[in-house]
Amino acid sequence: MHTEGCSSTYGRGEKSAWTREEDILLKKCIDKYGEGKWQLAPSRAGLNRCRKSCRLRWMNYLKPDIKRGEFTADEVALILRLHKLLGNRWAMIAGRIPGRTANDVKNYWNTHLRKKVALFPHDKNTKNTNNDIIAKSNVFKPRPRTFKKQPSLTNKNNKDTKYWWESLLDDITFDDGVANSVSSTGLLDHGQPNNGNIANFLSELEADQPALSISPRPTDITDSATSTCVNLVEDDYGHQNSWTDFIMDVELWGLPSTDQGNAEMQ
DNA sequence: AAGCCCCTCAACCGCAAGTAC
DNA sequence: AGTACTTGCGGTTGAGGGGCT
Repeated sequence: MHTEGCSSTYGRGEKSAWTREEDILLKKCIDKYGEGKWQLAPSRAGLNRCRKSCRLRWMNYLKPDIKRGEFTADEVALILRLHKLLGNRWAMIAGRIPGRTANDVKNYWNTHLRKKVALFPHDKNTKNTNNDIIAKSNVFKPRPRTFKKQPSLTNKNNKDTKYWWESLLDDITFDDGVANSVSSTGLLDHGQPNNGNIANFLSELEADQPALSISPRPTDITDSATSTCVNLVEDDYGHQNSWTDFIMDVELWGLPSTDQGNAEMQ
């Protein structure tokens, strides 16, 4: 297997902090060419850094929407709950906390929350094994998978590949015949429900987890922008989410039709 | 003032998964 | 189908700063 560190391409042989000049060069490069194509970033920016270092610097520090400063109480509460659900899936956790990076969340967990949780070993939701805090609850771990969109007939270069994490947030309309299943944990396993089977899927989910009662059904919601019935559901804040997001929220917060989620946030 | 320890967080490493050829 | 390469992630490291003795 090909492995790839980047120390050999650093040209310094050791960890070195980014300078202000390097930051400016990288930012100009991203502004001009956009994100992605990280293998070209060092040469484009004129930096003596490897592509991984460039990407990391951008993602964790230079990106404009990154939020700096102390984590708020709400963010901390969310991290705790998400970690209980997802385990050490920092990218997924950070993805649900606007402005925070996976590195930020990971560092915050390791420096603040891990010890905090360890102080309460009798918490029914955690246990201490080999000095590590392991999530006791079922962990939602969607695995990477891909499927092809309708290939473009006019643009040969259009790869048109869609990734599983993109679909997670889409207003999805699935083709009929896509296999559905609910894993033993009651969480998504292989495949996704298609439009006609969402009701069945949710019924299975509820049957598997008697505490759940999902209402409204995703297909009950009409997209205000297009006036079409799509697989969107509204959360407590009036935001429209994909049904997959909705399921995750149910797993996290309980039912939107109850006060459970809000009560626990306070 | 010097030395030590601890904490924080930016940066690096190694790997898994996806993609290109 | 196999291999090389790219991307992104989680784990780990280490520089730097602050507090304490």
